[in-house]
Amino acid sequence: MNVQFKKGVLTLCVLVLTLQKDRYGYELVHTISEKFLIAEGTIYPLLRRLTKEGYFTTYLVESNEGPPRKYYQLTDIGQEYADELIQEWKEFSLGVNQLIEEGILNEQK
Amino acid sequence: MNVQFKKGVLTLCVLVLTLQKDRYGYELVHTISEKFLIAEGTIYPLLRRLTKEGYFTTYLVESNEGPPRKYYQLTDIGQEYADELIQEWKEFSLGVNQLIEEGILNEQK
DNA sequence: TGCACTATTATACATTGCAAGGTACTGTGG
DNA sequence: CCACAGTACCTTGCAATGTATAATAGTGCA
Repeated sequence: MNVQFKKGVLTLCVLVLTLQKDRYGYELVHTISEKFLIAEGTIYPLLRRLTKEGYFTTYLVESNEGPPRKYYQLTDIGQEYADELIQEWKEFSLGVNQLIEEGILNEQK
Repeated sequence: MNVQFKKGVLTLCVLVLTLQKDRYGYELVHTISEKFLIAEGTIYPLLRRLTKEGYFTTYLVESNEGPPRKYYQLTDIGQEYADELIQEWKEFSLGVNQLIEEGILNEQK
């Protein structure tokens, strides 16, 4: 999958998934990778950045399947940011789809 | 509009628009900007890169509204690349939209 | 003990959109 | 005649972010 498509959209995906419930990094990697492949080296720096910017708080929970999991919980401004990104994504993807439809419909043979 | 969303998608947009007919840079900037704002400093280097990679051939046409226009015409491999990117975009945006729908539907209040 | 799986962290790199700056042509109004 | 707006192109350096790669470490099983 085109690497560049993912730029910026990953932030959206992470925020959207944490709307449902608190998540830990490894879980996010695998859930998102069901839709399109992402690397661990992508998620962890992103989570740290979003936490630093105040969109997440974190807490550790012991796991019996490995080292303790760091859970990420959305803050209020994290929720606002999620809503904002969702709205922007919808407008953006609509615009792109319109261009594609117009492009294909009027395509010269 | 979120800058990061555009990464890679601009290439798609430029290719899609040239499926219809040959275009020149200034025209592409304004046509795409109807959907979401882009800068001239983005388009010209992009066109140059795509041309260098063999997706476009170019020719100049005199204009009575200013300097000559450099038109970009898709090559065969340019068309193939366009089809490929369109397909990838569709799968990608579908995946993102599914995550968003699931995220919002199951959102905790 | 060794291995597979889970889980986190850090560093260096490549790609690409943008701001800011520049050149140059045409037509219009003062 | 000259200033200006609009058209049209180009270049440079910067910022953002996904990735590869690697290191670290806990658990449970053969």
